[in-house]
Amino acid sequence: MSFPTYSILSFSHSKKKSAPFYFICPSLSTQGVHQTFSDLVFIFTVMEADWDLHAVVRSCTTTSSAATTISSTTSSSGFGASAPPSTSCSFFSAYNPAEQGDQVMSENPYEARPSIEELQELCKPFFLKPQPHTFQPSSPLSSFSYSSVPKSPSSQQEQKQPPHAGSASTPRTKRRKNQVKKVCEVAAENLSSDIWAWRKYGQKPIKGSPYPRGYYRCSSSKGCLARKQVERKRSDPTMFIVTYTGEHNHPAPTHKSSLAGSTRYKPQTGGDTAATKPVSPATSSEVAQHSTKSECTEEDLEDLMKDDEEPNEFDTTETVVTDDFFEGLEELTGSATDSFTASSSIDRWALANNATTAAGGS
DNA sequence: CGGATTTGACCTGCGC
DNA sequence: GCGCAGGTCAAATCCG
Repeated sequence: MSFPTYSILSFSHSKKKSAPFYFICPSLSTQGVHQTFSDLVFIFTVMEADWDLHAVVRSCTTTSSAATTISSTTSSSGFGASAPPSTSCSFFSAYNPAEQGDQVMSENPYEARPSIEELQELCKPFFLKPQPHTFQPSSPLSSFSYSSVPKSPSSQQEQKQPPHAGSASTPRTKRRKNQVKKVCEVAAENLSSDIWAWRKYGQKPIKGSPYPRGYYRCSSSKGCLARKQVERKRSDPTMFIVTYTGEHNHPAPTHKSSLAGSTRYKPQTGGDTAATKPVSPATSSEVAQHSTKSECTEEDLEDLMKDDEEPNEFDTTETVVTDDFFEGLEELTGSATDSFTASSSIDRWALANNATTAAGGS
């Protein structure tokens, strides 16, 4: 069957075994075949062997039919490697302030699976200003991202030229309230899965959180307004909350050699960070070099994050998946996750304890 | 030596 | 208006 082009509003995935990715897809509500998005559940499973990400789309109500596999490993969607295990992501804007922070969808879709009504409710803000296929082309996670709420003119202005008291040439980003953010929850081992080169420019302790927040800016291009904030999740220190703000004003680096900088590794010292491993791979190239056991290839990473020149649409196939496949999905997902975890050479706790440094990731 | 990180100071948004 | 918290700057430092 022919699957419509759609935009991902949000998805959620628990790090727990047997928890698939769940996506909400607003544009489906207007698609012919799928009159309502509400009867769709997208189950993404990371294929262990090659980090191939297959998106299996099936109907909740007619589980034995209408199944479509979306293979995106090398497709233009760039979606594959960007959704490793233990990742959840949601996108919101100032219209949804309540969604900020740790409230990134459901922690475990199986345990707290939202009802159809809840899903629809979640999508309301996106329907309010429907731009179902408006992606932010240079967003670091634009494979996932959905610019649900276009920045207000004032917001854009703020981003571009907020006069800074001390320096007219170095505008500060203000208007926190109206700033569009993209929040992702990322496992420690996936923090570096970002093709963009980020440079840390600050770190602040956050009230109520034992973990500091790291501030990063894009180092690929001077004047790039893209920002990234990384902080460890309070409820799960092995997870990190990555917040992207601003837009890249340049194409994504296409080769690792073009990635800016060479973030040095900082040996662990003292405290509970007794690990001596390097923990701060700064660029995806370094990730490729050091995460030797990860099956995620560099190309995957690039495909994953690079979407500037490519349409943000899924390459859809018409592969029909059998029910047996679905029955094995959870097991597959779980094993993939386990495999990843077990094979990872990265000490997750060491990473977690170096939250913002490691989290800068790139 | 160039670039990245650290870290204290400064600035500003926002709630009261 | 005030104070707090968050965000950014920039000098110092580190590292390859």
